[in-house]
Amino acid sequence: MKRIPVKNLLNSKEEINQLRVCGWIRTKREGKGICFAEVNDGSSQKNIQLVVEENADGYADFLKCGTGSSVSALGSLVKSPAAGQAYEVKVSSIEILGDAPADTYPLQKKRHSFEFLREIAHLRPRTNTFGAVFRVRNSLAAAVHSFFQQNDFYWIHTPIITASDCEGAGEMFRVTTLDMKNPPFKDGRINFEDDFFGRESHLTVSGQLEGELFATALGKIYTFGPTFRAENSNTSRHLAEFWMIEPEAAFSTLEDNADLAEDFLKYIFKYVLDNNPDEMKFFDDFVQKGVINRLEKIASSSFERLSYTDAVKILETSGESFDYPVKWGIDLQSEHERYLTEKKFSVPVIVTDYPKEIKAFYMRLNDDQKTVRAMDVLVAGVGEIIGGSEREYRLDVLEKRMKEMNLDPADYWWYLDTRRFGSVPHSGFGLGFERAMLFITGMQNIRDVIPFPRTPGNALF
RNA sequence: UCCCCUGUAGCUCAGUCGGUAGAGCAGUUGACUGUUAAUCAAUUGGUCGCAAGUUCGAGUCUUGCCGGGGGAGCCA
Repeated sequence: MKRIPVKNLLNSKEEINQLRVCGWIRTKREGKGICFAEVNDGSSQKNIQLVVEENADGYADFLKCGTGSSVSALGSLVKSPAAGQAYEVKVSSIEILGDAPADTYPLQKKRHSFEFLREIAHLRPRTNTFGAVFRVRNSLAAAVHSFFQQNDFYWIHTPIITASDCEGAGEMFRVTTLDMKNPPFKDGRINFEDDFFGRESHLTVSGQLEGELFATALGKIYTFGPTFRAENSNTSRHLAEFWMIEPEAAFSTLEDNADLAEDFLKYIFKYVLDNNPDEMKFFDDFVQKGVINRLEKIASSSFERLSYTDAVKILETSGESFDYPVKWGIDLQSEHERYLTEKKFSVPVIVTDYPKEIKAFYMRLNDDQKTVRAMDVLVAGVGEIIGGSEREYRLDVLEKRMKEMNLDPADYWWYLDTRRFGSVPHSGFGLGFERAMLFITGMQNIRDVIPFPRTPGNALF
């Protein structure tokens, strides 16, 4: 008999005779001669209630099986006589596909701490919270592609392994096939000419430079893939392996870039609200009160935009006592960003035109010669969710900036070719996919919004 | 990497003044004809993270190591 997903059963507007339902038991309650079980098959946030009475085939085995066991049941969808659910499955026959012995199965029919669940990351998708997280993660990925495809951006698969050691966005993981116990030496140093790629190679820290190559040919592109940073960061907002979305558009100014970032964020927030109402309600009820309201409000209001210089003025005259005093030229600290987006404006804030000393070499220099066309999008709770800029497209200025920052333009010859041949103003940004997940779900730790978190000292699963 | 907190039953935690450990949940057994993280009764379960030290005596105090969490920096 055809299996009907739990989601379809819950959406049914009428009784269904003769069906099969399969899933994992989330919780079970026994009465005399009757047993109720909540079963989930992953298709939905909500469970379907199975009602198994003692005359059903397999009743005795069913009584003995534990939380987490997988079952296959035959029966009918009927109106429930009790409160709590409109319909339930009256079971005529039930088979235990795989028992989960109660004395050894780590998940119980109760709430566990996220810390504990992180230690059993291979089983945590079977919980309500992580089921919701990963269904939303899927939706969010679909939303990303949907937004860019609708806006005529091409998805470019930038490389995961890069042989250019000069991306400059952070510490890199080395990729090598050399024998680490006995590497080849030449002139007292390891000879990477003998390595797989004939030179030192690493995992990518950003697809931006490659993205610029394609944006200056295809016009509008985006990347969406894994990114790696070997930084020793131990925070609830950093991962060693994370997913990043990096749109890049030719003939685009910083203002266009900020518009794109704002439209993009609003679109993906709305997409998840529309497509995952049950999951969002779960987060609102059990993870962070008010997440739905916050997202709805942001999706329909304007982001605040101001320059770094104005932001510094606001912070200086705020009357707040910050641990790090504010003055023009410093990088904004978490406490400053939090004040701006949580206290002062209560909406996402786009800060632009930062001092050139605290930003990357490729950002376009303003006419004041002091600031660059950079932007950070700050949101409550997670802080910087997007970092981007208009790129420096004037070859001479770019080379001068690289030398100021002790970078050798010769190492970037292929990147600089975009400025040598048909250079155009262009801009783009990077969005941390997991940070968007944090903001949307209200989850507090970035390790809990990626299936298998990689952090310093942790890559078990 | 730095600062702070923390580690006690399968899970979540309590443990006062230093005197050899306790609750809820889960598990097990039993009761209950419709439960909603069911309820009621009984019951199993601990090398108190590891190592050393102080002490007649350490879950409790001290030191070191290891794990976890929060904050900071770096950033997305």
